[in-house]
Amino acid sequence: MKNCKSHKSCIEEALTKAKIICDQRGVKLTKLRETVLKLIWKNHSYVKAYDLLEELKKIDHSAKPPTVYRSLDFLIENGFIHKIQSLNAFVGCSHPSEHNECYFLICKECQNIEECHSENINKFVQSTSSNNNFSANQVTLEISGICQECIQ
Amino acid sequence: MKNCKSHKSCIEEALTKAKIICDQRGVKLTKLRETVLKLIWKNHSYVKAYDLLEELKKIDHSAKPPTVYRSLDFLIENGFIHKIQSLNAFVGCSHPSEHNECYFLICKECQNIEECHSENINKFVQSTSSNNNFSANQVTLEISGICQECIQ
DNA sequence: GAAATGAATGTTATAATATAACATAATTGT
DNA sequence: ACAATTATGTTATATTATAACATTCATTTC
Repeated sequence: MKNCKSHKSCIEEALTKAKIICDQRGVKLTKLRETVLKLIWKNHSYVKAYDLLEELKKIDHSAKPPTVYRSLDFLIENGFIHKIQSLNAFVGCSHPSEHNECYFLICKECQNIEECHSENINKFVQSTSSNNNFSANQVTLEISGICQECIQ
Repeated sequence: MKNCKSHKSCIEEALTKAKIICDQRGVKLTKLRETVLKLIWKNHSYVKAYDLLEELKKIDHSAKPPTVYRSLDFLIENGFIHKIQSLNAFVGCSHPSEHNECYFLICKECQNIEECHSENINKFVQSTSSNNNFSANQVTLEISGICQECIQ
């Protein structure tokens, strides 16, 4: 949770960015989708879909799996959240609208996830692709370990 | 499926290596585990656990989910297969006993998976780890796209 | 502003993936 | 042979995710 003294501003920033991007794209950040996005941004750790569902039920008693998964789909499609494949979990995206490849540092201790970017990884994918005559179009890079806070 | 004119030899090689490694480690490649490993090596594409279960049932009528998952666990622990996180699927490891990080080129068309190695990726993980004071211990890198065979 | 259209959500059911827990059998060490 | 350990059998259930159809809501068109 580097550079996050006031997490409230992380949430606000994420919501504001999402609204702007939705407007630009002519898609709708409905009340439900906004609520789900807020719940995911509750902190910097990842969230499991069914935990999210439990949270959502506290707000909207009628929430069911498709309620959550549809919102997750929308938020992923629009780049507001990411799915962490190695955990079947979800995390807020700290850079929506920038479409570079990103990768994740996942702390097994505190569950926090740091989203990272690097030209090197893009270059690496490009070079391995051309070496193998492979046409890449989706990269999953997840690094699991212990973060600086937890490493004491 | 680069460099695989006779896939039979891929299977034989995988089984031979697995046996040697098991002997060295004092663990057992039982009949069941060997069967599962063979089924996974049926080709170079990934296999889903329940598809594997169906195949296994043809041989051993009493096979059930734990039958498969236990064998998968053993084979993963010993590095004979890998789990592909972005697909919830499994694939034979073409280099057991060498414990370098590896990554995967996954063809969405033919489902074949090319297991790759590169010092660059290790270096990348090391440098991003030290930049972030992160202690990495597991890397998932899966690149999805279209392979040379399918790209026509 | 009523009707038509399409998008979003509600609802029920079920598919797909994975593990817990306990019983039995096989293997190994003493 | 006996005890201990490891592997497998078996039943049940947890977890993750989607299909299919009904209803509601928002937007456009007339």
